[in-house]
Amino acid sequence: MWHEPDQGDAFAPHDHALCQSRALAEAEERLRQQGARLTPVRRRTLEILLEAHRAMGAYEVLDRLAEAGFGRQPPVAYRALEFLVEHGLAHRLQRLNAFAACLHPGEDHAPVFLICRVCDKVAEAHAGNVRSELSSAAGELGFTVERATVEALGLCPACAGRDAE
Amino acid sequence: MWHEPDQGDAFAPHDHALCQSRALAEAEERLRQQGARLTPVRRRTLEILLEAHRAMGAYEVLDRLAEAGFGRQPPVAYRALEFLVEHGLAHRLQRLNAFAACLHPGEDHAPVFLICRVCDKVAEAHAGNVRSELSSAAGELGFTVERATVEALGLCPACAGRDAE
DNA sequence: ATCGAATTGTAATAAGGTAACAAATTGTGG
DNA sequence: CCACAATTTGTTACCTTATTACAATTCGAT
Ligand SMILES: [Zn+2]
Ligand SMILES: [Zn+2]
Ligand SMILES: [Zn+2]
Ligand SMILES: [Zn+2]
Repeated sequence: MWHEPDQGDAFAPHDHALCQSRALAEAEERLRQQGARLTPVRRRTLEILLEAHRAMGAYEVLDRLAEAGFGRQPPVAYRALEFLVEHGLAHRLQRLNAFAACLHPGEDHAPVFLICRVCDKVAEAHAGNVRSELSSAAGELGFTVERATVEALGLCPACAGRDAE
Repeated sequence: MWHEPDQGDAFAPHDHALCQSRALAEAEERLRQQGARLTPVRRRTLEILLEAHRAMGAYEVLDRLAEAGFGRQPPVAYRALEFLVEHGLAHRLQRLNAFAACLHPGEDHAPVFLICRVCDKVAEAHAGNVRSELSSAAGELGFTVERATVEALGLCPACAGRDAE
């Protein structure tokens, strides 16, 4: 029982070079439509997140940006990351105080994150049913959900396999 | 269409003095069974969370502990809060870097939190269906969920009513 | 009373995040 | 091209959140 590796699935073996360049191209296209600029820092920041294919702390990103010749002060990283998040190109993971590139930008989304506790990779799962159950549970208390954070910690298939051996 | 106010529902009008004392009594009982000690700092920490009936940052708790004569250093609060979380008497809210007293200790639970963005109150909703949808969405990627954070930001019924006026 | 374990106090520091302002860059109308 | 406004980037300074390490105390059981 194997599945077609989809674009949100960081765990499935895949051509990661292609995965990165596609995400970058999608980002460019998306920003062009919105009239926003993918400046050098922002571009490099997105590349850093995409290369890692996992969640990274702002200071870790900052170190990499500094290596690439950009400023070494926190706002440099936070601003670029905030820009990416606002434009749907990255997500913030509350549980880790960290950021990860969005794996399927463009789609309207409020994703559910799956974080492997062994390899730190992050995937985005289909959220529709989870969200609707959440709204309905909230509705029973008269609560209106505006935004929700859904983050699961666990084992990805690769690391689960390694464990079992 | 009104509902029976249940124990996890911080939004429903209720006798809060009773709500607190019941939670405290349940906490004592629970810890006695586990052979853990509800020492003065720990007890006061739980009381502080229960009084507020909302999420509080560790440093806010620390200030209150200091007022009550306990140490003014971060570990004092973090240790007490960690103890309460470990024993199922409080929860950590990732989204806010904050803590809240558990509203129904004893029940085996992995709650879903509803956080009102206006009044900051926190309720716990029934999570069963949300969790199972989450596990099933994760399962499609071969991912095993061990622990999950589900936190919704939005409007509680009282604040929604005030808004509409 | 005495010993070991658990708990609390304290100092020092790491990690995460933001406000404020200056310098540089970019795009636009004249 | 030039002036000029808007945006973006750099830097300083500071704030909040969290942990490590170790000393002092308290608790429970011999
Ligand atoms: Zn990839
Ligand atoms: Zn893994
Ligand atoms: Zn609870
Ligand atoms: Zn409210």
